[in-house]
Amino acid sequence: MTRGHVICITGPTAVGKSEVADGIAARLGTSVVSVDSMQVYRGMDIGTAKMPERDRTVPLLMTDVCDVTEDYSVSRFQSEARRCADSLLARGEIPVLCGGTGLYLDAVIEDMSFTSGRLGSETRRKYERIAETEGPGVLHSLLAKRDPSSAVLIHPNNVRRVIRALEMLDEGRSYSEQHVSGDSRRPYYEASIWCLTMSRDRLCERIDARVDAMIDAGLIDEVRQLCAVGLLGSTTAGNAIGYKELIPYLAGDVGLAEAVTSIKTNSRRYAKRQMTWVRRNPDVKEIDMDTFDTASAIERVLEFESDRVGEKGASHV
RNA sequence: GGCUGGGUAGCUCAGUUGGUAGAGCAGGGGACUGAAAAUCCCCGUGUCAGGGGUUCAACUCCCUUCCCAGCCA
Repeated sequence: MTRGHVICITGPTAVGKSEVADGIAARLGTSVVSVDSMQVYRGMDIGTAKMPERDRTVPLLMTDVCDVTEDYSVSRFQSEARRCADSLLARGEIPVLCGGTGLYLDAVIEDMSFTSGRLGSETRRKYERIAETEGPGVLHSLLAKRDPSSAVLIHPNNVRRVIRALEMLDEGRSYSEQHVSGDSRRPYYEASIWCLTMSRDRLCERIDARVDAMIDAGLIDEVRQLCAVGLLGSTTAGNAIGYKELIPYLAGDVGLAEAVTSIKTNSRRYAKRQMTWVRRNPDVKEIDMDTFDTASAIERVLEFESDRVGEKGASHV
């Protein structure tokens, strides 16, 4: 029993998701829900390739919902994005989810539940200190003692995840119980997942060109302004590609050419990880953007969806 | 033209007294339920610039050709 049908557009950065999603939503008379861990931050526009308002033909939800000084989370995204999707569904519209943050998409469309997070940052800092002073191995063996089945799933060097597993344990949950691999996915919405793909070479060219375009469009100023209102490299927002490289540039620690090069490199690697994430889901339908353009990709999706959704307000629940 | 260094993985470079080579970066693959644009794991054969010589054996020694820096004319 799911709560309705949603269309998802995902794929690596710079493949052209936003235009396709906007086009589909326009034809269906609905809105786009951004599924992006960095577009949620207010003021992070150029660097996150947030579709500018003047280019949108439909509303883009789940952007600008958080300040850069605050740390967002998957769990918060899950509830807020579902609220957006549900209100569209309640109006008889088909939500079009669009974005490249794999975990965020899964959190919305699959039946996942997160712990309360009530412990706060003090517990986390306590574990971080153990890792720093006594080493990652000590922290991992602490987990192994308390929750062996989770410990075997996590590499000792992956401090961040070891800490998370310990936090979950403190809230009475085991990482290993939540850890559902591959095929045992349980849907929350009935989702058609479309992944836009492209040859690696062409994608890299597009990434490079887009980074240059971002710089031309004023990314440096954008970062400077955000720093003025409290953006720090240590925050989640400050770890976004395009920002984490420019913050040290603005501080005078690295040259511009070097910063720009590493934005490109980090973007390429990010694209690679995004593709790895998508590959493990056997339910995704691919659209090869080497052979499809934006318009034909939109048609392809609409054609496929036509038997379950009608265009322009003729949609049913 | 002469002298001195260099030419080794896509890039920057290691390479011990001769036993056919290994690091970083880049790149590739993968994992991943409250930081996910994060975090973590795995993956290194390449005419050792070309040719010749010495040697059982040459990236290593000798000769030679080409190329690149720097210095002197």
